[in-house]
Amino acid sequence: MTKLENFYNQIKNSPVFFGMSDDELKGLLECFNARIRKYEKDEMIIRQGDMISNIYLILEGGVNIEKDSYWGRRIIISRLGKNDNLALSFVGSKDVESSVDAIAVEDTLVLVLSYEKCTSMCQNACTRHKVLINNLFQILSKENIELIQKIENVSQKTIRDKLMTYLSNEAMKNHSNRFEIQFNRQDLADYLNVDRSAMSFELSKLQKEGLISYNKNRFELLS
Amino acid sequence: MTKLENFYNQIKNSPVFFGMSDDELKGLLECFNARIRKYEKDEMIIRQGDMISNIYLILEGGVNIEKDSYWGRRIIISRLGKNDNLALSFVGSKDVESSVDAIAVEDTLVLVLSYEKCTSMCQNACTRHKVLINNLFQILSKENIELIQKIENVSQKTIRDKLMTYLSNEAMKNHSNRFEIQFNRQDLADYLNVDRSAMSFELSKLQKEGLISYNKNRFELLS
DNA sequence: TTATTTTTGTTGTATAAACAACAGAAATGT
DNA sequence: ACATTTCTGTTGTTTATACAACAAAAATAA
Repeated sequence: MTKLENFYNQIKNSPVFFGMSDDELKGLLECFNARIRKYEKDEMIIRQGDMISNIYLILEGGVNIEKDSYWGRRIIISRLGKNDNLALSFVGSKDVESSVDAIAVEDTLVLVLSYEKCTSMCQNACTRHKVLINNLFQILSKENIELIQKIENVSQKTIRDKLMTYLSNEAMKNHSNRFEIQFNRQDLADYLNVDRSAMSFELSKLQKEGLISYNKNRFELLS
Repeated sequence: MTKLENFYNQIKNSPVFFGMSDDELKGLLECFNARIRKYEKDEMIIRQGDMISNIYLILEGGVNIEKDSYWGRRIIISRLGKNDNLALSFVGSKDVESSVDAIAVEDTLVLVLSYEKCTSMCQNACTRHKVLINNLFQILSKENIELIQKIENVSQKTIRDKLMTYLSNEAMKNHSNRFEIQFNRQDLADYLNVDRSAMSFELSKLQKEGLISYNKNRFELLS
């Protein structure tokens, strides 16, 4: 069931609505005309050029943020999952259209809020809006830091260095040397901005040299 | 003179304080313990690992946001100038230390505000704080979008494509095919993540082929 | 189960970029 | 004005990666 009520607890505990009372949250969901949308695998949620006036919160599933480069090269900016927001920066920047695509990589449920509608109505006056904007500020901060980390990943010189930087960062995020990655090989290559086959080869080499071990999407860093 | 009063108009019109009344701004500057700091060329304003509890606003000069990669490679994340903010995302993310350096590339004046001090005092209650956080949200949005653009720049396959993508984006920002870039050649190479000499060679080639023309830091895109 | 499609790994070859070393130009200091 | 330092452009060589083509494995469908 994709009813709002079924996800109420998850929504209440998501970063966007963190710190709100039940009353505030309920009022806000109503005021923002909250509804749940379902996207199938490979469906486009946002496309390059769209004007974004909604806040999107992923309730279930996974989403790739991608960009098609001038000559058809696919760049994966990031992979988002449960409790992440989509395209928040394009909500914050008035009159800027999305420069990226958001694509469901599996069946995905998204909570959609009409941000503009509400803010124009309440003129930023209500207390719940104050809490919300505070949360949005913090969420964007985190996104920012993760984009910087992505830049670090892809800015390494060799495929080997990109892989090791990426895997180290993932290990850090998971507080463990054993972790699962979300990307398949092609997506990881598009994220690290390298050729898939060359990357596969380098992964094997790293394993043979005893630096890492992996099986499918489970990786382990061996110091 | 580096007195606050001398920069009052510039501060008032900066994105951070946009939309505030004189009274609000004056109160806020006091409450946030605003002061101006001067940094010499090549001086570090922020270093990797610092905890950031201040809002920094560049009044004059230029700043590189950099990161030293694992084996001493320099990565330039972005170049900031007048009216830009430093390290805002690390203010928004509690308990996260800076993952980047901020380095003055020329003599630079920075307005410094003790963000934490004030927010803990006023408990987000004052109206000026509400306006501020709204502005910060928008500023971070823009930063986010620019980071995505940087990712696009460095994610091109060849040096030539990186250069053309970068130059096109600069032309777009300047609303003109003739524009000046802020980077010198070494900095541009570190920004695009390529070897300087190879990049210089490619620039010459582009000029010989009639795609661009340049003289020092002035570029022109010839369609 | 078997057949089909998708994903992942392997290899050889062509190509682009890093690197090193240097020369000339421009900027800076004295 | 001169000396010195910094910046930019040029070239040859080495090295890493993209690309293509294919094989093996895994996942999915029939």
